[in-house]
Amino acid sequence: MPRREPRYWLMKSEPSVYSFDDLVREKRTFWDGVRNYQARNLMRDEMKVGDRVLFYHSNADPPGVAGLAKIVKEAYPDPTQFDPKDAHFDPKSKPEDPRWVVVDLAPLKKLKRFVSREDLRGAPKLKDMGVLRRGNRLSVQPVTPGEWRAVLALGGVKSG
DNA sequence: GCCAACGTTGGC
DNA sequence: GCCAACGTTGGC
Repeated sequence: MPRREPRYWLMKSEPSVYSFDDLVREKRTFWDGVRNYQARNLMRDEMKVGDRVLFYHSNADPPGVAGLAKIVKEAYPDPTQFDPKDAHFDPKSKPEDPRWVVVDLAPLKKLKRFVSREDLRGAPKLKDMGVLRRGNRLSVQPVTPGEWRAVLALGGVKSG
């Protein structure tokens, strides 16, 4: 059965919490802690194995795209929602009807150069990119193929 | 540290 | 169902 074409995403992480280098070191992680319905719906309904991800460092100095990742497992329940000791515990979520999901992520490729937010802003092809919009707090966002290619070019890699 | 933007909560 | 209050995100 033919897979659909890979889609492209941007996912935000605070590097002080979990950085792209952490992902490279661990080789794989589950993307926990998403507690926004719009982001949850994208992960649950739209993300498929093989999709590509811009790993974006938010609340960083400087903020920007630190690397490329890929989806290696589709959505399943976020275990942290059931753990009272976890910062992302959700007392309203029941195991028989989980509210939040994770996907698994693995590194795809390192960029030759970190692509800062300022770099993104300077690229005409990226003028409509979601992450650059003022006030945008969505931690999981779709990226167009053109945007993906433009970011890779800024990062000094030919394909990914 | 500031604060704009936005999502969520809860009183009514 | 409205909307004010509140909490969070995240750039600067």
